[in-house]
Amino acid sequence: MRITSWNVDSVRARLSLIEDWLDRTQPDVTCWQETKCPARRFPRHAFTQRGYELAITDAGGHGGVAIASRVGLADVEIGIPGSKAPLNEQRSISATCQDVRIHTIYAPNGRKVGTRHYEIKLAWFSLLGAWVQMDGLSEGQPTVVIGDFNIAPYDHDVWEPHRYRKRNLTSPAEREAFSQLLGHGLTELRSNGSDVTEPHFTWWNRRSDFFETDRGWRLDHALADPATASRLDSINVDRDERSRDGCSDHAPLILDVS
DNA sequence: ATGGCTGCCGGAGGCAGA
Repeated sequence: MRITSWNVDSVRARLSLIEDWLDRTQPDVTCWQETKCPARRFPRHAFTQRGYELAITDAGGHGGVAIASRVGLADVEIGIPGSKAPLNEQRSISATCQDVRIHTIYAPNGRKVGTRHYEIKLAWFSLLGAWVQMDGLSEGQPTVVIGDFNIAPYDHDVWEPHRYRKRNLTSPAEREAFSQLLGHGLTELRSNGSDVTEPHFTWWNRRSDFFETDRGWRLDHALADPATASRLDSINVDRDERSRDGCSDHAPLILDVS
């Protein structure tokens, strides 16, 4: 089963790129972040005509996530059930595709350490961990958590770590939130044989020549329970897609599990 | 030290992203 995740920075602005990419990449389950699209304007046909079932959020012009699957899309949950403001934004979709419970997320950005937005981000991660655990993980349900985490978990996930130490996206509390998520029984999906020292940037600032000079960040991640992680054949960042004219500032993640 | 970008909404320019 091929599972992908891509922060597209507007599903409408990127639609023709997305359609080309879908036809070339042929994901079975594909997760989207920053769709930036109210439900009534979502280009559903691009997915349904290719045989995908679709679940989307209705988040107005900002944020937004979606899942499209051609291997089943059951028990869909939008956002974190039972959450209350300000943690009830539609930042996640959970769905069962084939035998895997897939949670796709678009984490709050946090903006700046110490702000209300930053505190909400930390609280949101805490709630997400509890939800994922309750939603089958603790009972051995095959589980994947994938998307834009807006956290660079390790120093090597930033192109020049010393410049950004203890800032938003790299702060100790955010890294602890990521670590606590793993503590619920999840492991990071990585290429065969690679360890955490291998950089896999997934985001490059649009300004200037940051992509061309590979001044990027690793903010998009895929986690799974150990049994599902052992089914991983490959995981890659599709950097070619980040090099196209009119592309998103994030590259897609592509992973294959047997 | 993200600044030099981009999209959204709405119909200009402020907000947001990471």
